[in-house]
Amino acid sequence: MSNPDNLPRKAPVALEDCGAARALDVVPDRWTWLILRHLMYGVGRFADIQDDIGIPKSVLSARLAALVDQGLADKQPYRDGTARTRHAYVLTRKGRGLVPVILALMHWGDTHLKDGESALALTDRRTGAPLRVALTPEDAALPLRRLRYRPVQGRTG
Amino acid sequence: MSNPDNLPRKAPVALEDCGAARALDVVPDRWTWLILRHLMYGVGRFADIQDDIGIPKSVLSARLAALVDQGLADKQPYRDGTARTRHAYVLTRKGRGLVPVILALMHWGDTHLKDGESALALTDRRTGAPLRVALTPEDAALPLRRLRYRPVQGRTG
DNA sequence: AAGGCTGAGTTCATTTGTCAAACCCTGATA
DNA sequence: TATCAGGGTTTGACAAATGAACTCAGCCTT
Repeated sequence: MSNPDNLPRKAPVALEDCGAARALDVVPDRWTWLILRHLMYGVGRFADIQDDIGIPKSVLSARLAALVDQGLADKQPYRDGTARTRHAYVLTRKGRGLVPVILALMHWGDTHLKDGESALALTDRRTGAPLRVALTPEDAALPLRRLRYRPVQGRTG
Repeated sequence: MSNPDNLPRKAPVALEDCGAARALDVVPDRWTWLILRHLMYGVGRFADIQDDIGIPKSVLSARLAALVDQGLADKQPYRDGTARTRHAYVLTRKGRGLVPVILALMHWGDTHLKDGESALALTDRRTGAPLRVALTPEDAALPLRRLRYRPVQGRTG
């Protein structure tokens, strides 16, 4: 984005004015991102998240509380069959807004840390066309509700 | 992405196969993201980064070494005017690949943590059209070299 | 040649956060 | 009434972050 000579000495946007910098106060660490990834898939039960990502219970508890606190997730009661009432964490609208960030990160990881193939296919729910999160003209941006994802079979690593 | 009943109990993609999860091993924390943000703007000198984001020198040193180690940044010598040879950290291609992630995060922060106005305007270098990082059909995705950014005046918070 | 300045670190003591295991609480069921 | 399981909280050992002090090398001045 710049050659080594004639280097800018400071960022064009100060940290206080930068949405990315502010977002990092809300989602500062690896665990929080991994939790959000699970919530994105609708996996919202405490034990399910804990088992899958291997986070200590105390940390998961703190992170979930922070997410609820900041309005990214809600703690909702639900009933599974005949059992008693349980609770699940569900993304709010604000939390769902981070889905493109996670998908952009996934695309980068698939491209640069794997073989370039994603384990998740993204398509347009309406047209079936393949989708990505990428730089695009504003008027070509699609709303999240158009997104359908499907795991790709047989790809491992 | 799912209603509370009939919850999925696990993510459709295992962590080992997920590009996002792998990416988080490379960029696990707030400091690393803030450093990448500066490198994105071409701010690559140790002291400039340190002063601007308020990171302890020991941590900055370790993070920059990790970024170089993982091939996201290079340490390049350069000369500024009559002074002696210095070094600056510059994103590699792999590192530049994270720019859309940072821009997506910025968009989310601008929308949900500020007043919805960005402090940075993104336009198409060729057509001048406003750009965003968003969900889009694959064939509407633009390469990064089409991106031009310009700080927006007078907006503070 | 001696001394000083500066950018870019390293070292170190202290505080803070993470981890895993053990414990607790609540509501449904036997 | 006792028991059981999910969903936590508490605990104490351990690792990482912090900020101040220190180091080091190269250029600049004298």
